[in-house]
Amino acid sequence: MTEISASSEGPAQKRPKTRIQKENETRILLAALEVFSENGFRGATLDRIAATAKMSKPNLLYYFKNKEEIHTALLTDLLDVWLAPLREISPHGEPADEIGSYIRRKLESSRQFPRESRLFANEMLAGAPHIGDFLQSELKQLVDEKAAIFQGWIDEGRLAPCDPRHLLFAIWSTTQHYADFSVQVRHVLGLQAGDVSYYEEAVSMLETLFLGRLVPPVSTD
Amino acid sequence: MTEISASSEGPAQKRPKTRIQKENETRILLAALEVFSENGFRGATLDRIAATAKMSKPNLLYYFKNKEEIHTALLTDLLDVWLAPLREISPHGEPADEIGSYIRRKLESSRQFPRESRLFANEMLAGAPHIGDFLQSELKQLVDEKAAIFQGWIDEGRLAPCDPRHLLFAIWSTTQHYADFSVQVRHVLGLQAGDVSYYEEAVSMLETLFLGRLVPPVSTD
DNA sequence: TATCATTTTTACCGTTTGGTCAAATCTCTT
DNA sequence: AAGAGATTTGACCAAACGGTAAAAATGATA
Repeated sequence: MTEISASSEGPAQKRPKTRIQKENETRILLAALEVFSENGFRGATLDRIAATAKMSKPNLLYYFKNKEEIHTALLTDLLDVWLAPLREISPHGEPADEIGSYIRRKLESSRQFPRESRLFANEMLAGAPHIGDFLQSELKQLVDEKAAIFQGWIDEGRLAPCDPRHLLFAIWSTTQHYADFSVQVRHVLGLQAGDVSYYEEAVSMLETLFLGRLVPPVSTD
Repeated sequence: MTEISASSEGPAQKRPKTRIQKENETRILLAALEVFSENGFRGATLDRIAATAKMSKPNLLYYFKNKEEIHTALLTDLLDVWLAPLREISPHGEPADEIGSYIRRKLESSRQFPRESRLFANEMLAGAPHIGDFLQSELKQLVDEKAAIFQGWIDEGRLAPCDPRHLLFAIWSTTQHYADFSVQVRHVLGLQAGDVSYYEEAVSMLETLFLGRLVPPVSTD
């Protein structure tokens, strides 16, 4: 429980961060993101993170006291990124506009932060051992709040009757899929490794799906 | 390369399987599915698999020669399960019927085989190191085939213009989400650990989404 | 440039991991 | 009941793992 000012071991103090400190911490977090997002917490090793960061393992452990602390740092940053697009949903706009731009924000987030998305996915697959509390408290609360907005629209007849929370699940899954399953997407589309050109098609598809109508009414000739 | 009849080490022969052999192999695969699906290939350990199977590690390795072989066995079984619902899509039905029952089949698959789904998801997140070939060949081919069916419907005006392969992505992601992210789903919905009652709501949501219309045309009063 | 704090490295430790081996036990058939 | 084959176990191994200690090197500053 002693987390207070130890005065000569590691940069865990309250003193302002050195240039080197800032540089190295970012390098480590970047490398750790790479490794954790591919292999999950258990599958990642400090050796691989250190190697990716081009740094010796003890040097890495000079900046973060253990594996868990690096992971926690990443998850903390992640959760803000993850929630940001959701927070922006406003009760005052048109349902189509709000849902449409939420989808675009989430897709953009997938394109810009695919590794963060996979980090999150890995945590889910493992049963959310580190962020279970967050899911039950913060996330649930925000979802309830936004679901109420959707419900309002439904009551006003501006949105089809449906469970708002499941609507959110559908948006999350379809958008995050492009980050989490990007290998599959690329292989099925026959694209090269780095190619993310499919995001334009994705926007188009998801707008049709969520804002348009996929299956036209059956013609009864 | 010698994979042929070694005569006194392990059950790798062509001889018919013993009762004990069959029993233990299933026990191992079941345990391995549990462990691999939670932690991925790298995150899983033989010790944990053995413990879960209530078996000593050397005994486990008597049935499977190494970690990879267990994983491969699981993936091979998995791919059939994964493809089955897709194969059933027929060009002769109504788009709404075909898509609707595909969604229900995939949801049912998620409910019945959540661990298999997570095993698959883990493999994707890791970059599909073991089934990359399958994705590029078998899956791509089947997707192209089914996408052609969708395209036919689009050309006939029986389906909204969209990229058929991205439509498949949307179905995959929304349905698999309930298996892969079940922790999140349960936490957000405030359900207990084993509770999968949300599947009924899921069917309803996804039918509205894919077969109905989510956002009604704007009233221009 | 001398000093002190920061940073990095080298050498190491105990544990876990994937996997082997030979002996011991069990099971099935005759 | 005996023998042969199938199964299980315990003891072990080298490598990988998470992490530590202390010395060496570097950087900032006066």
